[in-house]
Amino acid sequence: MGWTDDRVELLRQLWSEGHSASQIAERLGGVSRNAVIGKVHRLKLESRVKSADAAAAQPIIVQETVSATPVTAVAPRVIAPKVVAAQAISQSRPVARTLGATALKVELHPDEEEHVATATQTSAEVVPMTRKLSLVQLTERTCKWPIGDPLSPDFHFCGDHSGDGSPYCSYHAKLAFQAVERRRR
DNA sequence: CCCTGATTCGC
DNA sequence: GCGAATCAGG
Repeated sequence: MGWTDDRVELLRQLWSEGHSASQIAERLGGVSRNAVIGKVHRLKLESRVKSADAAAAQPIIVQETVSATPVTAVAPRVIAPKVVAAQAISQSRPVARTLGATALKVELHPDEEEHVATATQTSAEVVPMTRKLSLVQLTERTCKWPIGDPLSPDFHFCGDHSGDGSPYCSYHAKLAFQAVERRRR
């Protein structure tokens, strides 16, 4: 596919709207993100890097997340609240990892699973971390488990890594599976 | 690792 | 002009 006038126009629009090169490439079809970037340069469109990265970066809603999360109340011994807050504010990834160390146990080694499961079940609804991704940010390998009321402003998706193939992360894949099983009976 | 844009350079 | 490969960064 070549760069017809209308395709170029669409490119201009999407780029100015802050879409990433890969997103635009998908939208247009028949071109790679490199092609898009290359074209953008040839067209001398603005290096909208600032806003792009800013958009790519997770909005800092962390406060709400931390305070609202039952982690502190449910498992006080695991992580000191202050530590959690500090890390949460600094970066999003590390937080996931840190909390993940706790949350991931739910889906870890089969032999330990039972052991952990007991403790987890007792402490109710401590779900793995989510990356709070918006619809636009989902990819082939992000968990698409919806969280919250779709009509609510804070609605988002899990966004955790989904094992190659399934649309959900291992944790939510289990939930989905259970749900289906339950419904069948 | 996955993703982002930036650059280079053969076609 | 085009875009894959590669680079640099988060």
